[in-house]
Amino acid sequence: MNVQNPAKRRGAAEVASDIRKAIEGDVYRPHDRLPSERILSETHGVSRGTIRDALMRLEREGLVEIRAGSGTYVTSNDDLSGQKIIADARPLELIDTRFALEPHICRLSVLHAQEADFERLAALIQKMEENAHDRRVFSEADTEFHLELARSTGNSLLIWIITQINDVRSQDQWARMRRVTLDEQIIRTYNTQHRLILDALRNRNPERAAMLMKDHLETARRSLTRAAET
Amino acid sequence: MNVQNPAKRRGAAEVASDIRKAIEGDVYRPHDRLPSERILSETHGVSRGTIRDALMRLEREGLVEIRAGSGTYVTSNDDLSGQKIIADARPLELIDTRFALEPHICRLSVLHAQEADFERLAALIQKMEENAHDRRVFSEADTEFHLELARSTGNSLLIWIITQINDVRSQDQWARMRRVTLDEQIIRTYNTQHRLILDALRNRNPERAAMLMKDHLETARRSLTRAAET
DNA sequence: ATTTTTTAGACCAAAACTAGATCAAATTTG
DNA sequence: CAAATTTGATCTAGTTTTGGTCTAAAAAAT
Repeated sequence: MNVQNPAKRRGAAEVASDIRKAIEGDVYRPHDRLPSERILSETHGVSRGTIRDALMRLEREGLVEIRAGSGTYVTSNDDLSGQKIIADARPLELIDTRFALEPHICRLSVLHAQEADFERLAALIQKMEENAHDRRVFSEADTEFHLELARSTGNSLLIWIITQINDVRSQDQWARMRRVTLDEQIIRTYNTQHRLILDALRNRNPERAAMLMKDHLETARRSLTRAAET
Repeated sequence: MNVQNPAKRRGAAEVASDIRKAIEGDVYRPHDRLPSERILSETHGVSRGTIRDALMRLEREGLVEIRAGSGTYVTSNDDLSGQKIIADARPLELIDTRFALEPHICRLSVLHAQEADFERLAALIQKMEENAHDRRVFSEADTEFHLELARSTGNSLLIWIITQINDVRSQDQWARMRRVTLDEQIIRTYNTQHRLILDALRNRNPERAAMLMKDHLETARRSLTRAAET
């Protein structure tokens, strides 16, 4: 497992990364004592100060506990970290929010996007068209498309918001909804709309792009409410 | 990873995209340190300036943290990084984002708000008018006004987003901004606009409310850019 | 034609790293 | 119990690495 790896890379961050992997890989288990700093500095080919730096990083992460005079111990992971649930929005709330954001994102994209951004968007559209039969792959690319669109504005706040929204989108309720609403007909419609939006962006026509995005979202809303009624 | 790619120009956006994929693909993991800028510029066949540009984009997205003299680290989201990501959004980015959200919030408010919501908004407007001379109190009430407006839509996702944005506005950097941009003249303008918006909402006129909100934000943007020039 | 982006350098200050020594706390040994 | 040993904690001084900044010219993009 632990082969010689001399002269590969050094530095506290790298050592910390190595030890972290060893802990995650059960080489060192909870309550175990790690080798002493002096030993570690030899095996990792790095000075003791660097080892101490690495261990202190791991301690700040809560992976390890350093006890003076005794040693460094792997923390018992009795406490599993609770993930933060930011928002459990209902599907229609999500659509309303996207109705606010995405048309305006189109306008900003026209102002800030560069050719490379358009190429990335075009590649994603192509992926969606080639996978019109595979709901999962299509949906993934669709999510990525809307995120990439946000990225093309260069506005980090908007990018962050869309990222958060995508987290909501990928939750259970949505997975179910996707199964109900997505058929090959709808996917073809979406593909056409995506392409029209990209064309409008490339032609630097902000209002047309925004309008097309509204159409796109309106389609999504309709297929959603229709599914909810059945 | 990627071999020589002659005759193909790469830009900062592409490099950022590559590194982003590497992070998402667990090539670089949370807490890891990326190779130094000088190394990255070699492996990506691109100058150091371009690498720096790419890394700064990723930092703005919150994927990465650059520490001078130390290195560039993949951010971990097991701590409270959600707050930190948007902590240093630039003023104009924030205005752009509000441009996307708030006019549409007005439309939704017309659909969902009830009389009690309007009364709360009216009370906040009155508070702002009575404190036109006190920037701090005015600003607090102003923030609360826009949040209450979001609340009146009943859309939990929108409320959450506006809450996050308000956290940004309460930071130090913004206190300075407020001092520069807010004079009693501007405050009076804001007050008039707030009242017009509320009137449009009460008359259930969504498009007029949205347009007035755009005017309001345009005023804010102008006073911001004007302050930046001086 | 003009603006923006990229390149290829050089230099700086801050941070990290090394290689040692000494101290203090915990553990083991006699 | 007391002494010896092991372990982490702290400090120092000198070297190397790293991001931050600046510039002028070349290349792309618009």
